Amino acid sequence: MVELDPIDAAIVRELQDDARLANNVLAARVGIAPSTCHGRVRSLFERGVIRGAHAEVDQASIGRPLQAMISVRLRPHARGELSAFAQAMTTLPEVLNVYFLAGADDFLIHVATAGSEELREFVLNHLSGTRDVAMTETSLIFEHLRGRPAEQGSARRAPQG
Amino acid sequence: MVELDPIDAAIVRELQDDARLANNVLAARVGIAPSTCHGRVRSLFERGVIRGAHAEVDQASIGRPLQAMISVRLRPHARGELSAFAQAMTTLPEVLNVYFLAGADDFLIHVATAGSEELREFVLNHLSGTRDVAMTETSLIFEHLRGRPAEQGSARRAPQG
DNA sequence: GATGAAATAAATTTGTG
DNA sequence: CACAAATTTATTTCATC
Repeated sequence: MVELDPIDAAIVRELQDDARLANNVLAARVGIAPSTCHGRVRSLFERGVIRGAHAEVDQASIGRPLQAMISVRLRPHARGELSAFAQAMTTLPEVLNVYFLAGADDFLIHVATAGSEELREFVLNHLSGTRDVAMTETSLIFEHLRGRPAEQGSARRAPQG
Repeated sequence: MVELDPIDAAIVRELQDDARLANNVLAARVGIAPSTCHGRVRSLFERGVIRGAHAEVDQASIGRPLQAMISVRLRPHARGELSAFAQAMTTLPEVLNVYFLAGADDFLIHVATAGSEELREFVLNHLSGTRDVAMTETSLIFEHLRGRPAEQGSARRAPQG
């Protein structure tokens, strides 16, 4: 755990919103010099506060309009390989997120597929049809909203060039 | 839906992995000139294929080590406001993701909190304790893995400066 | 569309308070 | 730590293929 001063917090918030924000614009927005800002951003990455930056892709526009959340429970014998199983899941192109759970189900798999047939095949080929999986439950996702980083009173948006 | 040629697909894949990749490095990685690459990236944003870029923040390091997934079902009278309800959720600082579901539950809320007491308070104050919510079910998250964009045979990594 | 070269702009390093 | 100035590097435009 790291102590973040208000400026670091503001930087994190801005980069959560737009990871491609130019350093000089970011600096102006949080009220420090570009060189100072650059050092702080680097430090945030080095300290592991910011783990990476990822483009948010519209899945429908790349041919995967159907999203689903699949609850998975493994058979008792496979519990030891739970981590390896989930890791393998992340390499499948349909998989967007894997959440390891405490509780009745072992994990949730968030997927995007081309259609219902492809979803069915995904579940069958990688989950319910395999010997490690005891049970699955699939829920279609209508919409996915990101939590927006909390607005703080001070910082104000600059118009985009 | 948009047709992506293999180069666009490679660009999307690279930016999904690292949205802050410099344009000249990205260009080299996908095998085209920087000026061409720049135009393609802009086009991907303009066509809505890439919706944005977001820093991935280590929640534990900013004081929220406990993550949970909360299933929520609204009371029948509140179903009409489902969208507004979920939208309001996204503005709470604990909320990372909201998934609208088809099925028994109305949505899943992915949250990060400072501890179990704060999680309990979140559920009570914003969900189970409000008149719109019929039922909640909270599962702790042990770990969250991102799906990695599929490796394609062709493109090869350049070493980082 | 894709490109290389030129012009512009930004990132990054360095030295100083 | 923060900064401004200097340097290196990248972005962006544009004429050409």
